[in-house]
Amino acid sequence: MMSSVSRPAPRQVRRDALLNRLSILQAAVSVLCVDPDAGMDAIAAEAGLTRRTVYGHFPTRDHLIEEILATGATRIAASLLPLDDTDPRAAIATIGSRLWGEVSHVRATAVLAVRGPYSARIAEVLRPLREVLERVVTAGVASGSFRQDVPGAILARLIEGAALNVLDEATRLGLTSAEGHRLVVITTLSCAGLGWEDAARYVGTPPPGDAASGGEWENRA
Amino acid sequence: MMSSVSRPAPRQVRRDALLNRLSILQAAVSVLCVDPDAGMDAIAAEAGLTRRTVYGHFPTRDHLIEEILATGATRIAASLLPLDDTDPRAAIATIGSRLWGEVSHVRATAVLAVRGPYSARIAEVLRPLREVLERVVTAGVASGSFRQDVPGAILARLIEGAALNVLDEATRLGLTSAEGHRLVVITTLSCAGLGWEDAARYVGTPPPGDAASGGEWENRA
DNA sequence: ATTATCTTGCACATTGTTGTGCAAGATCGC
DNA sequence: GCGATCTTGCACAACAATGTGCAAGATAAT
Repeated sequence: MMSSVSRPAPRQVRRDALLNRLSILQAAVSVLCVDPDAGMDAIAAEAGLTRRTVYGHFPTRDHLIEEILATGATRIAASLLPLDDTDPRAAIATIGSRLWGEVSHVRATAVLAVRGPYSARIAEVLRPLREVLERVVTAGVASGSFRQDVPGAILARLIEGAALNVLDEATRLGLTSAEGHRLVVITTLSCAGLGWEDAARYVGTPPPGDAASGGEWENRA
Repeated sequence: MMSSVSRPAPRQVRRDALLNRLSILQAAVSVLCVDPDAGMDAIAAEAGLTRRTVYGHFPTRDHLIEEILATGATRIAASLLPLDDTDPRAAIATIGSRLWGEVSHVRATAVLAVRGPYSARIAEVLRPLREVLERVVTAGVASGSFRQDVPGAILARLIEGAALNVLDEATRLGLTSAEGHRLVVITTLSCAGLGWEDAARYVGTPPPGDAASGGEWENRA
């Protein structure tokens, strides 16, 4: 048939619409991180829009979440995957360090991971990452760098949990980039079995963009 | 007035009713640990009863959860509170060890703690515990036993998270008592900054009742 | 300026869950 | 066995959240 009636005037997508779409995604992330069961009302409000408008951009709540998950997993994977794992200890430090650069995405993905149907989906997408981690950790156990009292597979899960744990605490306290960076590296390596002073040696220079102040912990508690 | 009409025959509570009440609580724990949003349907089914019957024992879903929380917090507190904290390292080991003895209650409480309105309630009940932990950890930091790169208050939270993390993983894998015992002690102490070999020295004899086999990890993955 | 696109507000159907009322039946205590 | 207590099944109201339809208004593109 070819309905080639010469398209009247396809006209571009409006700029504010695209911007609102991003607002919604961003709002959804920050809201769902706090309460994974938050309704479309809350998300729309956070985005400064109407519930009806949100449904104009995403046909379903699940579609919205699916998109968050997809971009989150993509960014995390893209951030971690080129991994040079000569020294398992350095590798874990690198992973922790890079993870800290994606805190918001990591946290969103992690929080959603607890909920029912999403956990399976997330596990599926993040499996390659977990395999890399498990390989690195197992190598570390084999080479005697890490603790010997637990199989690599289990230790990998514990390290993963420790990292998420730190990320959670770090954002809760609003740590600076340098603080969070150091905390996640030392804690994951400690969990891997290193003494904290050994672990501290693997804290490289934190990524640029955040010139942390002098006193680190003085301003809190 | 004294309506002393000589109570006709108050007759005791029926035994099966009391038993069903316990069934419901137990079922609620195991169901809510998996899905904190599980409905009364699921709980009743797990208990082998009807939804209507559950409402005969608990006027409200929140009342049911409140009772789980209360007994959970009570048991945890009763298990941990008499704490002899001469050596912070030994104290953490003791806490981890005792915690492992209350896994099911700890996990139930922890999982519920993530959800909205309950988190505040739980934090309130468990605050004395957290204060003890924070005191012990701060002492450990001050005495140089623990890592020096983080204030005691934050380290306490990290250790708490590590413990819950291990408990989670341990029950997920169905570890034996001896395995879980050792795992939680070494992991928490590692998180506190000890090297794993130092931490392993604080694994006392596991509590009686479980004669673990010879090979510990061979039967899994 | 004109037009297509986007937003908004409201009304509405749908669904799932909570909690209640009541009558019939099962079960336990005595 | 008798009687009180407990359970069950069903029906029903209340409520909250999801998703849709439509018309009027705002806004960006050309």
